[in-house]
Amino acid sequence: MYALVDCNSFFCSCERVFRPDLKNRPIVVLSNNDGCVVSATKELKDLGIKVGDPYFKVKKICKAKRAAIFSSNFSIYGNMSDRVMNTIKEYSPRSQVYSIDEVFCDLKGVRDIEKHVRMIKQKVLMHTGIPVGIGVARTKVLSKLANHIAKQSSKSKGVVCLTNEELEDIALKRVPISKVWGIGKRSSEKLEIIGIKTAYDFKVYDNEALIQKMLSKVGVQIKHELMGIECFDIADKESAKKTIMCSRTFKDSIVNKDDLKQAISNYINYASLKLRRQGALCTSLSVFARTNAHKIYQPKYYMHEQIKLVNPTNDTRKLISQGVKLIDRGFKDGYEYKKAGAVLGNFFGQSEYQINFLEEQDSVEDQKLMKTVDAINMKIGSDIVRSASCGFDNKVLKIKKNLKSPRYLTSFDELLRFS
DNA sequence: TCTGGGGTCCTAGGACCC
DNA sequence: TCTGGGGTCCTAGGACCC
Repeated sequence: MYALVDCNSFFCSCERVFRPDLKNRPIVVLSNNDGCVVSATKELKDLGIKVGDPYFKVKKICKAKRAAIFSSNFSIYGNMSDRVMNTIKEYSPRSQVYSIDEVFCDLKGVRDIEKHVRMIKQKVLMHTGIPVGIGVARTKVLSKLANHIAKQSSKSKGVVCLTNEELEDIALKRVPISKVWGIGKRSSEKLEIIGIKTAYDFKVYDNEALIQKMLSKVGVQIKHELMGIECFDIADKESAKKTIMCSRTFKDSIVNKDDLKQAISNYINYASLKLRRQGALCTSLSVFARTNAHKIYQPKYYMHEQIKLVNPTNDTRKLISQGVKLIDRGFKDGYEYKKAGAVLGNFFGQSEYQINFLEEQDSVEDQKLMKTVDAINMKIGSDIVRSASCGFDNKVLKIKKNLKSPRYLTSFDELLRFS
């Protein structure tokens, strides 16, 4: 049996911990530049507010309900998340942190499961002030589904345990196919065409070959999990990130090249820092920048450059098999950074662009990590971070001309002339 | 007027090799 | 000039997640 423990409106709950006076007030937390809703309390969700909604569209409802509005503060949420996860790990050693506010627990050996998970819920609330919901079932997909029901049903008091197949089927019939973990918009549209409307319909559908064709291997695995056949195990070691990205949308459009350069340099620094913290190497680095994708009738610009730093799968696998120890020279002496500079040079139309890597702003610990990079053997396969991306999203430039149809620009300079 | 910032995995198709 | 069959690796793009 697995439990999925999930924090209720996590970011909002965190804000509430520090502002007990907001106990009975609705809360929304907004994304960078206060653009989108990233967390909302239940009473607001019940009024139709969804995570991801642009704030300007839901502002009226929020005001009408006297909601408290917060800009997001991810360092606080990260901290609170650690505290929640540590509390849970005390009572459930084999667990997998799935996201900032969710964790799967293996309940093998637990006798009275419902009592045990209610105790966990209680302890987390006591130690951290964060309310959680818990779903229990035979597989991870089923426990997600149980958790989904726990959120909706007030009768459950935050805990739903599907301890036998009869209970499972009752639950599966209540849940629309689009709410099943791993079945998104596209897949549920396809499944509805062949008559699958609920999770139960999917479970008992007998043409697996068709599912494989429509949704690939993953679709079949999800179906099996609904049938109670385990396909997704708990990976209890916390695996290294395979991609690392730092991207931002600017509050005001950037029209100055130097500002853009400065921003890129900062993002590369931040992404590099995350890479070193995890003690990993990367095989490629990419940079992208684009105009506001929401303005469909204005000229568009999208630039993307990528460089490869090393090719572990080709070159090094052979050498490793011969017992050679490899060190990523590029990462050590900054050589690859120069190559990254050349990429940016292409973007800016210069022969070379020097990136200033502000190593001194890193902590002593980070600097040490940098140095021990020599000691890190080249790893292969999933232990390698495939890319560190540093990028921007929308609103890179302000474009004043109104065009009737989109026009694609080919260079940054051309775009500047437009603005 | 105003629309986030991260991640994972799978597949098809092309390039290349013998 | 004509032509097969097997394989690997890489990339782009799609779909999904929180």
